[in-house]
Parts: sequence; C-alpha cells; structure tokens
Amino acid sequence: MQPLKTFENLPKDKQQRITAAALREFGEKGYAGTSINTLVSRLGIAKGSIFQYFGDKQGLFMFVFQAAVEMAKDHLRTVRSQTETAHFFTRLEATLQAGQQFLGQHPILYRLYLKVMFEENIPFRNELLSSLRTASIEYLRDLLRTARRRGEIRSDLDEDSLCFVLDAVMDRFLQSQTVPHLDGGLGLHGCSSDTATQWIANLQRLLAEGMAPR
Amino acid sequence: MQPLKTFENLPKDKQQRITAAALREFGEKGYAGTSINTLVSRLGIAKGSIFQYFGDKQGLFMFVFQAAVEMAKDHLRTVRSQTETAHFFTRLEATLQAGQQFLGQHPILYRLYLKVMFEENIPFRNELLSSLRTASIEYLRDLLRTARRRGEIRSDLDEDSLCFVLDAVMDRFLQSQTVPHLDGGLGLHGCSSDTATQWIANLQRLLAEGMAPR
Amino acid sequence: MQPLKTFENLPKDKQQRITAAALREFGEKGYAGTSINTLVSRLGIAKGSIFQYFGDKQGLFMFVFQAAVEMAKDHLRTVRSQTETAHFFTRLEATLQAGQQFLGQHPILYRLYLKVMFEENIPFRNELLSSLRTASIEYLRDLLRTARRRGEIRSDLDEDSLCFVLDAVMDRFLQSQTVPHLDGGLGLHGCSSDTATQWIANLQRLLAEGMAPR
Amino acid sequence: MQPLKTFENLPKDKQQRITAAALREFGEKGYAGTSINTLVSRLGIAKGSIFQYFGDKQGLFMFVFQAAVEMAKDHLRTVRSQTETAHFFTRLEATLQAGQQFLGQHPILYRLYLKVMFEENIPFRNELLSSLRTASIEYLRDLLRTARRRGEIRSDLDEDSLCFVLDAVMDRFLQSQTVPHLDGGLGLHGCSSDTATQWIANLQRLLAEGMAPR
DNA sequence: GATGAATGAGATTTCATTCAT
DNA sequence: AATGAATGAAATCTCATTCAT
Repeated sequence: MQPLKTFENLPKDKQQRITAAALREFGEKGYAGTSINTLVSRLGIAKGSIFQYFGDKQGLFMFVFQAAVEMAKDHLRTVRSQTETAHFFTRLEATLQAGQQFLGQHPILYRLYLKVMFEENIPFRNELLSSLRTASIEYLRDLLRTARRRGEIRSDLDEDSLCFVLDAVMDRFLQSQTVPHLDGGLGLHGCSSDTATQWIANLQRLLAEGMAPR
Repeated sequence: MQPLKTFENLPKDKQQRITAAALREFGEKGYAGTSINTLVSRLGIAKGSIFQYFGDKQGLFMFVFQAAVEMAKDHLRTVRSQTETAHFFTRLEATLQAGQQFLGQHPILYRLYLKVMFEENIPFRNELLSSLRTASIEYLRDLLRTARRRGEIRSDLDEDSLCFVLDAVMDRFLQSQTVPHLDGGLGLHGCSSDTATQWIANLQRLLAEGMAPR
Repeated sequence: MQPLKTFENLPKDKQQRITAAALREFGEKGYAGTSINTLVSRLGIAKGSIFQYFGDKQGLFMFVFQAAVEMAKDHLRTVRSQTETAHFFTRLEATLQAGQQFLGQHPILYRLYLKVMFEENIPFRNELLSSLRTASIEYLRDLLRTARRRGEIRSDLDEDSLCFVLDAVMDRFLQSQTVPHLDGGLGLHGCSSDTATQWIANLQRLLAEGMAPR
Repeated sequence: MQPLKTFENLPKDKQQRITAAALREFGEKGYAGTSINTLVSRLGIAKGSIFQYFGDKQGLFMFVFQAAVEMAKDHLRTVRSQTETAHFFTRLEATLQAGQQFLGQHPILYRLYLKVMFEENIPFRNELLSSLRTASIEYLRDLLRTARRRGEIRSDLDEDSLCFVLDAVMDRFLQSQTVPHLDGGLGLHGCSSDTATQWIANLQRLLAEGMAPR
C-alpha cells in the first residue's frame, strides 16, 4: 500500500501525473484490464520506473485506490461538518447534492469503486472495500442517530433497516450518474444538475412519507 | 446469440455441463477474466470443441447470458401470475422472497449480471443489459400501476420515482445476498432464509410508511 | 493423384460440384490458404466425405490440379489441330486469342497455375509443374520447328532462345489478364476482347520484325 | 511500414540478422506460410521481441518488403547511371547482366517479390507491388525513350508494346534464375555466369532483329 | 457410404516483470 | 534513478484429420 521511497522523492507534479493516469486506467479498464504497457506509453515514462516506484502492478493499484479513498473520505467529512446543525432530510439532500457534484468533478473515482466491487481477483479486494464502505455506512449511521436523538425521524423503525435503505437509494442514485442502464431508463445517466436536484427532492419526499395512502 | 447447430446436436446432459461450467466461470471471473483454456480443462473437453460450438469466446458468452436472462424472466413471470390478486405490499414481499430463493438456487446468475453491469468491453453489453433491465423495470411498473388503480398506494407521488426507489432497494437487497460488503455489515450476505424474511418485512414497512414521524 | 473409388461412384454432377468448388478455393487461396472446413461448409457436405474421397488435403489438391491440367491440354490440342495449315505468325496469333478466350471462360485455372508456381511446400509441386509446362513448351517447340521447316521464320536464330522469348511473352500476356500489376499499367488486366486483339497484333509484329531500325 | 523505435535502437548486426532471417522466411514460405514461431526459434530470440519490434506480423512483413524494394531500386539507379551513354542494346544487356548478378547475391529478394505478386491476402499488397513495379517500368520506359531519341530503335512501333515485351522477357529471364520450370527446361535455373551471358546475347539479338526472315 | 463431433498441435498476440546499461 | 530491450507464459482461435454412429 505504500509506494517505495523512490516515488516519494519524485517532484510532486510528476507524482500527480502518474497517479491521475493510473486512476483513469484502473477506473476505465478494471484491474485485470489495465495494461502497464499502455499506461507507461501514455505517460511517456519508462516501464521499469513503475516497477521501481511500486514494486508490481498490485502495489500500484493499492496506492491508487487508497488515494481515491482518501479523497472520498475528505469529501464526506466536509459535508458532515458543513451540515451539522441542519435537519435530517436537509442533510440527506445536501449529501446527495454534494455526492453528485463530487462525481461530476471526479467521475473516475466511482467507476474505480464499482470495478473493485464487482471484479474478483483484485489483490486485497475485501480489505480495500471494507475501508471505503465502512466510512460510508458510518457516515449514514451517524446521520440517523443524530436525527433520532433530535426526533427528526421515527424511532420505531429498525436502525439497520433505515441505514440499509438509505445506502441503497443513495448509492443507486449515484450509480445512475455513472453507469448506464441503472437509472431504469429515466434519463439520470449524465443528467443535468437541475434534473438531479428535482430527483433528489422526489426521493427525499418518498423516503420521508412512504408509499402507503395516508 | 445462437449457438451453432453443433452444440444443439450434443446430448442434453453434455450441453448442460458446458453451460453450467461456463456460467460459473463468467460469473466468477467476468468476461475478460474467464479463460477458455481453464474452462475446457475443467470440463475435460478439447479446446477446439468450444469454438466449434460457439464460434468464439463472445459467442459462448452471449449464449450463456441469454440463457441466464431467460431463467430470470421465467422466474418473474411465475411470481407475477402467482400473486396477481394479492395486495401490493404482499406482492412486493413475495417478489423479494422469490428473488432470494431464486438466487439461493442459482447464485451464479446474479454475479454474472453484476459482472456485465460493471465491466466494459463486453460484446453487446448494452443490448444484453437492456434486455434484462427492461424486463425488471416493466415488472415493477406493472405492479405499481395495478396498485395505484386499486388504491393500494398513494397516487400523489411521481411514478418514476417510486419505480426507481423500489428497483434500488430490491436490487441492493439481492446484491447483498451475493456480494460481500454491500449489506453494510448487517450479515445479509449469504444469510439464512429466516433472517432474510425478517429483513424483507422491515424493508416493506419502511417503504410503506416512510421515515418521518407521524 | 487418383481419387478413391468412392468419389468415382458419386453422381457426375456431385463430382463436378466438388471439383469446381475445390478448384475455386485452391485457385483463390493457394494450397496452404485453402481450408477444408470452409470448403465443405460451402459445399454443404460432411467434412469426413472429403477425406473419404481423396484421403487427405494433398490428395484433393492433386486431383484438382490434374483435372485442370487436362483441360488446358485439351485446349492446346484443339488449337494446334485447328490451325495446322496456317502460317506461323497466324498460329501464334490464334494461340494467344484462344488462350485469352480460355482464361475468360476459366479464370481460376490460371490462378491455380500461378499459385503452384510461386508457392513452396505444395506436395509434388515440381512434378505438377513439369507436367504442365512440358506440354506448353512442346507445343511451342512444335510450332517453331514446323515454321522453320516451312521457311516461315529465320533459321539462323537459336531455337531455344526463340522458344524462351515466345513462352515469356505469351505467358506474361496471359498473366496480365489475370494478375493486376503485371500489365505494366497498360490496362490489360481484365481488358475487353477488342483491346486484347489489338495488343496481340502489336506483339506479333514486334516479335516478327524486331526493335532495331531497318 | 516503419519499424518501432525499439528495433532501430538495436545494434546494427542484430537488426541485420533479424531482417535477413525474416526475408528468407517470407521469401521461402510466403506471407501466410511464414510462422513467427519458427522465425524466432531460428533466430534464438524471444517470441515477444518480434512483436515489440514490429507490432505484428504485418508490420514485420512491410518492413522487410520495403527494405527489399529499396535495395532493388538502388540497384536500378546504379545501372542506369553507369550506362547512360551506351547504346540501347548494350544498356539492355548490362541491365540483364546486373540483374542476374544482383539475384545471385540476393536470391531471396526475387522470391519475395514473386510471393507478393501471386499471393492474395497480403496486407497492402497492391501498394507494395505498385511501388516496385512502377520503378521497374519507369526504368524501362526511360531507356526506350532515350533510345528512340537517339535513333537506336525503330520509331514506328508502339512504345507501350515495346515496354511490355521488354518487361516480359527480362522479368522471365530473371524468374528463370530463381524459379525452376520457368526456363522451359533450358538449364537457366541457377545457371553459371557464362551460360547466362550467352543467353543474354541471344535474347538481345532476337529482340533487335525479330523472328521473320529478312 | 455419409456424417459431424472430437481432437490437439500450432498460429498470432499481449503483458507483467526483470535486469543490464 | 532511469531506461527500455528481453522474456516466456498464457490468451484466443484455426484447422487437418480421425472415428464412432
């Protein structure tokens, strides 16, 4: 997971060029589909250098994934602290908005996450996923507990179930931005910011009020 | 999408051995990760035979995927007709129960579906996914419309949004059975039938009544 | 070189369909490039049958080539006997005309000959070529001797050289009909009958009178 | 048509070993008949290296052929400039002599040319042939025009026909050195330098004076 | 006699990794 | 530290040939 010292001694901009290019390759092609040959020829650096920096393909991947996870965690931390005093449903909305904006800026990150999620034979796959999903679930659980404490949501529903449904809907909404076919043909894939805002409002109301007639 | 006549002329049990083995390989390793070499040596047949049956790797994959889709469609058809007169929330419950049971019997099918969903460079990927997701969405939409007509659910909520949330929650529930880490650490991955039933009831109540205090 | 009895027992039209298809394949793709798989699927007969008829690929090829040689020899015999009393240069002209017409009717035959000529690793290649080229050279040599006896051509030129030049020019003229790039960009490849006739007259005059000023 | 930089960076003698071996293989076996497996095991280098040098089989072939064409063009250029002031028939003679000598030194080159000429499915075949045959025809046409201007040959014969006959006879003479059976059984295949000189004189006299009695 | 499924050697090509310079 | 040529295992695919039915 740690690059060798040789990588850290590189000038910062070269480090970033390499990280960014590797992130793009892994995010687009997956772990097995990524070719070090292609990567280095795009970067215009020597093949041997990659191995000097990261030991092997696996080392490169772990470094890149960890870097991506850190970016996502930073993002969540920011959202949480910025909405700390708001009402639960407002926070949900803000979270989705921020997620959508984040993916717009770093579309590759979510693809990389999906690749890891659904590709076996990735070294330390379970460990990598745990480190990311734990952060996501803990974020939601914190939101829910706070909301319960404040009486913003019902207290007679199982917390685990609430967490599960929230995670499912939010994750799927974000997937819809990134993966075709997952929006159920509703035009969410790559949709405009306005359309997304409209949908977020719909989802929030539905989660709040339920489907049964009152 | 059609196997060559060669394959259809084989004895039925040999056809099934081959289909099952290929399904397992593709489901576990994905399209790119599956090696025909490995497959044939597991099957104990000659390398050339697979190519005589299906033309190329892509032909084999298409055949296997289409076969899987047909099984899933059959499953949905059965559930729909068996629950036609029941109340909407009962039908939802039955659908999830049946889905969970189906995946228990064919654990590889869902993995294959997820592989196709999140792997690029699969031949005719979009066509394959469309044919499956269309069936799934149409099933849900039919359930929703019938329920609305019968007054079993609110009519003041956007139908598209309802459909989206249902699809997200149900799909994620099924993914939890198959993919580790997607259950939010709740123990849904490979859980017992009883646990699943309990969870289905939780989800249903949450969808029906919403999260806000009444 | 002989097909097995099983082939000879076939109905004549089936024999001809097979011979014609094999001739086309070998003529277009050469020996190595011809695939028995492709051949039988075009013919719509069982793969095993070819091997029952001819033993192996080599046997099929030998049979097809010999059949082609016989057609060419028949052709030459006819031309010779039909022009027996004519003047040498008239016979030359008639030979070229007849050759051009023959290739127009059986364009594959010449391609097959060229394939054999320039492809190594053809079984019994030398023997096959000898049997054909001997016929061609003997035909020309007979024409030359007769012409000399009748005083129609100079007797102070080496007969071998005459034969060589005649063979070269006539063969190249026929090649020009069949192979692009060999007409020196003069438009002889697949040219009309009239154009060919005009060229034949030019060639004959040049061969008769030479290039030096008189 | 260009080898990758990888190849150009090799030591010159290694480059030449590879080029020579590939030239021999393609010249003997043709494009389809040449196996990279065989080639590399003869060269004693790794299979992957060839693909690192030339990208694919086609790239290797194009490089080898272009190299051969350049050698032939150099040869023609030299002959033309060395005989510029000589009489037409002397130049013809010199051309044939030089051609025969050139083939003696590089017997594979002509085989490669014939392979390309008579084998379909060679990548960029037409382009390769054009580049070579254009050079050859233009050389002859230049000889003819110069000779006409100087009054060394008749001016009442069609220039195209002259060119065609010259090309045919010269090409066939060179083929005779290389391909058995094309010398009409006259012993030109691999003949001694003296025999060739004798034949060249015969051909020249025949072309000059024609076959008809004077 | 006809059929066509089975076979496996061998073809081209890719790619992570090593190592001498 | 950087380079990039060398490597060879493994991938997909083709095809002549055999043989049980």
